[in-house]
Amino acid sequence: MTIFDELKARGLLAQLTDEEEIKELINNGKATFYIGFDPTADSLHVGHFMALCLMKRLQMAGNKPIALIGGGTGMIGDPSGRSDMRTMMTKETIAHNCDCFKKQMSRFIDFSEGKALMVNNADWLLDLNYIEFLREVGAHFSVNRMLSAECYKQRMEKGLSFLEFNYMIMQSYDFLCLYERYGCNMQFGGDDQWSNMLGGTELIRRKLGKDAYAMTITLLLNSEGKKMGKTQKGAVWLDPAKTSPYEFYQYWRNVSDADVLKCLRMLTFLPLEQIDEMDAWEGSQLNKAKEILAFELTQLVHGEEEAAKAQESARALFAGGGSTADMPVTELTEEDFRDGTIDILAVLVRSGLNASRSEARRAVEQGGVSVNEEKVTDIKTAYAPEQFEGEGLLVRRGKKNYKKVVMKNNG
RNA sequence: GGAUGGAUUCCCGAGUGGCCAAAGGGGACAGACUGUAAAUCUGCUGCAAAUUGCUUCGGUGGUUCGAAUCCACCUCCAUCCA
Repeated sequence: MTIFDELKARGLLAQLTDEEEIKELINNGKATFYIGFDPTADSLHVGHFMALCLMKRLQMAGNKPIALIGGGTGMIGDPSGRSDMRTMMTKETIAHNCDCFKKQMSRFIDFSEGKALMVNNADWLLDLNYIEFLREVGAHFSVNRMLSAECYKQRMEKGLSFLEFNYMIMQSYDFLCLYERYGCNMQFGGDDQWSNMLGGTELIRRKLGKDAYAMTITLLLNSEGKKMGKTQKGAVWLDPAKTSPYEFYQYWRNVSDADVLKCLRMLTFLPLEQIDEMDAWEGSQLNKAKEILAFELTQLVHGEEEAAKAQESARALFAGGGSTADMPVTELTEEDFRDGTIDILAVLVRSGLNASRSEARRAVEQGGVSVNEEKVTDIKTAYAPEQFEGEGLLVRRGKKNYKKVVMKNNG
């Protein structure tokens, strides 16, 4: 099976400028392609993960990836798919975020011996001369055309600043620069980037008379049509300090039935035949598939050891048995014990299971809290320091939120 | 620059002097049912030393016994005119 066919079978491909050409290029390892990443946070998240996987797949097929960090475009902000203007970031923040991205990407992509590149578009965007740029690049863009792009249409209703309007031009210019500097002949991106990417291929054709190609990846949506990788608390991050391996594992463990197979196909590196077998699974058997999905992804992002730990903890909590050794832990100190004890509400807040005492109170009153699998019914329940010694107490809020609470070891 | 309309809790959106911590919906959270899924039903949704107190309706000041609500100024957004 060729790489192109595999990508297609996994449902990763959305739109392509020229299917035959692209097929030819990537199947024969002749593509030098780039994917852009906007440094809007100090960690990559699940939304970027698919792009990283794609880079990896294509790299394994002999193509050369370029990871483009949007240090320059990040100062503008992509208006695509956004209903409001993004808050502007300082240069320092952007630089910091770029650094963090680099570190995380190195885990997935092999940057050794020039097998892949990482560049920052700040290198060529920041020193641009306005007039010169307008003459060289601006002249090739038609405002009428740009406005007809879907992403701008929506923003015409809500208002669109000139700054953001320029994003497409910047991104197109990126492509041009990469083409000239590194022979980059292809751009990949999320499906929401389509119009921006077309801008680039067109600019290259007009400026250089050369062909370049663009291809978008299907956006990973859940069965309700929302982007995956978002929780109420925000994105699911790849940085273990922001989203622990356990939480990461749980996120995938909890996807709905309708989405499991799609996620397995699009995100994991499991052979398609194996996934097709799972397709026949039904009912509670799908739970197995979810476990596989969660394990595979956690392994990819955090390594095998962390994945095993997360799985072990999850099994211990939900299926009984197993070890609780690697569960998320909160350590208490003596200061937490006013009057020599700590009440259940304080424990809940301290462990981060509830945001406030009011919230904790509600949880207890509604019968949603248990300690060591025994339901707590009285909000005045209090605990002495000794009870947290050794293994500590297993505190649970709701069905899926667990924290082990122990005494901090002095010395 | 001018005219008009607007800003309410996580989101949408009612409220136009006390009965307002603020209707209704969505979301989130908890309970029941389950398979750590979905659907459904119920509860709940500012904070706290909790039958009470405190802070909140874009910002700052003012009127009033009392302001989300009235007045002044300011900020931001939308639409129309230049």
